[in-house]
Amino acid sequence: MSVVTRIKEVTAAAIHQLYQVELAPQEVLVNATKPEFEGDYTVVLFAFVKQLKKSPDALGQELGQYIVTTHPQLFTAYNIIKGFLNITVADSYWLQFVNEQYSNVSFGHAPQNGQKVMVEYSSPNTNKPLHLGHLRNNFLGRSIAEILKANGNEVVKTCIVNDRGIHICKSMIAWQLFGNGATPASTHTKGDHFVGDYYVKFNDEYKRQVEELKAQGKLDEEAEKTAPIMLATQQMLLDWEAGKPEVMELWRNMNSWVYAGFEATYQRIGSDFDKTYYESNTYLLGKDLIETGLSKGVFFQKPDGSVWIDLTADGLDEKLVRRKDGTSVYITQDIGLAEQKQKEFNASQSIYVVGDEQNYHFKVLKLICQKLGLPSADGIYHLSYGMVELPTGKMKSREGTVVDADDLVEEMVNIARQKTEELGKVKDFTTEELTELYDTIGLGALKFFLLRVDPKKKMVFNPEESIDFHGFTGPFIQYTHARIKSILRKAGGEVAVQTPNSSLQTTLLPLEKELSIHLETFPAVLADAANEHDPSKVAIYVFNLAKIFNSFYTEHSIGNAESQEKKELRLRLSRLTAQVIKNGMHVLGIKVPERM
RNA sequence: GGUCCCGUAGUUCAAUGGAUAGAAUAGAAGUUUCCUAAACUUUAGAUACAAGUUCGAUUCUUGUCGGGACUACCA
Repeated sequence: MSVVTRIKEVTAAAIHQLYQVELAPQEVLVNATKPEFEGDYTVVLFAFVKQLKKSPDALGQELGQYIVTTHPQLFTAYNIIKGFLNITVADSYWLQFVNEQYSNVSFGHAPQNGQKVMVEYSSPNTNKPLHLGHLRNNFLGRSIAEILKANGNEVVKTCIVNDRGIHICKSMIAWQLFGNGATPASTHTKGDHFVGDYYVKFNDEYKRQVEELKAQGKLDEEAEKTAPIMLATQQMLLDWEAGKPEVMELWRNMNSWVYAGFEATYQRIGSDFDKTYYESNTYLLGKDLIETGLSKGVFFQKPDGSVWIDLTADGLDEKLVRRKDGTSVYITQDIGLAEQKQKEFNASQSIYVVGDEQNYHFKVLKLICQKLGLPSADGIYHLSYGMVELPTGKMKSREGTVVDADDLVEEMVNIARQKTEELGKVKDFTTEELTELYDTIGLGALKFFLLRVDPKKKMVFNPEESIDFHGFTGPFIQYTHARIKSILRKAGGEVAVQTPNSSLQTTLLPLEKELSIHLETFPAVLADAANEHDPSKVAIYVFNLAKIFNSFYTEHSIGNAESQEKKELRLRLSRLTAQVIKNGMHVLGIKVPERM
């Protein structure tokens, strides 16, 4: 149990004992004490002042007295400043903590809790290569899955591939028109880029045809609807739905190219899935639920035959769930897929990592599922993340400002190589080791950059100023890890444990203590990140840890400490710091090198 | 028009209603006979505006200004 939890409990108990007022420990506000004051943790008293009819000072005195006298081994001193009760935690507590955990490789991880959670992320379209926005999605999804695992959940990672529909047919038509039988292999192009290029070709040709028709005197709308290439595409969609063999074959072919391309990218960035769904298999799901909903009175039918749900009582609008021609709309298959996932995996929570432009869609989805009484309904959680924008605004394919995922990864790895070569610290590495190191650093920089920001908020990426390797970055943290590992190697590998753990008794110097305090909060940070679905909490935490360690390292000699006892303490602190950095970075999907 | 989100140092990001709003980077000034200087130390710099609630507001409420998303019988 963390010391913060202890303080909350003891405070609640004290208030109960002293004033006969029941208070949940969670209601006690405990902060880290500001550096300029004496103490380690601070209880904010204002919240209780009114209820207990005491002055903050008097209340603080009585609580402080009670806390210190009832737990003399844990809390050694207190002081009150302006309604804040500052408490000093005994050095022995931190020493014991370090001794207990320094060799625990899974420090921070919670035991299995029996809960199963699904995380759906990535969810690409097969007509476009992945871009910067997809990277944020993939890193977030992957990281949330790892954070949930670390908190004891069983996690099923899923991906839904948008592999059918009019947009796919556009690429197919363009390939028929302009491809001349070309393939990714014949053109030495990565499959997803290859197909994406034909999607672009379609749009160019479509635009050209529309202009041509307009020049012939047709109105805008008519020109857009009657452009031959568009008519051909619509026909192809009908053929696809009818299962016309040559269309299906072309579709399978082009999709297989895209999948090969995606797979290469996923391998590179470390995305993987336990189960992949394809819309070509799921787009008819949910139709039966419309009938169910109608008979339950959840849905209603309009005179033209279309089916709707009235969500005005929930502050939303009426929403169509089935067209008048009897075909389903997008949300119908989402409802059906939610039901199918439930049957297949029976998870208690289902997290959808999807951009915030679909906030409304997921609000509606959850409401409909709830009204239908689907068992999966309450577990639906939309992990909504903001767009990645450029300094000039949104990425626009029309203006060629889309930042391609593959290009960006390569660029980051190249920068990593360049900087590493400049520093010249790893000249004895083999070629394989160097390649691995450049990947580790380049991808580490990129992932950290995208994960260090609160997912809910949109963020800005400036391609001009490439991602930094100094300061609040992945490489800074990786460097700190490598540095610690170097110290530990020089100190003789494993930390000597000649003396029994309990005999490590010394007074902690300020930075030793600060490091210990910070390390001790790691499990709480992981739990918080899971509850909030927010990897940035871990990123910020690990960065601060690395920063504290670097100050500690500069201030104190580790291998040549002033006493054997100090040496052992610092080696253990170092080892635990390296482990926490490694575990923290791991849940962000970032590797840490032994040397760099 | 309606619904929702966002405005914090030059820039990119923090801050469960709590102490003097933290970092990073860019700027200025330093640190390497000694464990990795991708580091460390010092310095300067911000809550869009106006009311309100509160002992206390970046945080909650309202309004103004500015930016964005959604609002398809598209997927």
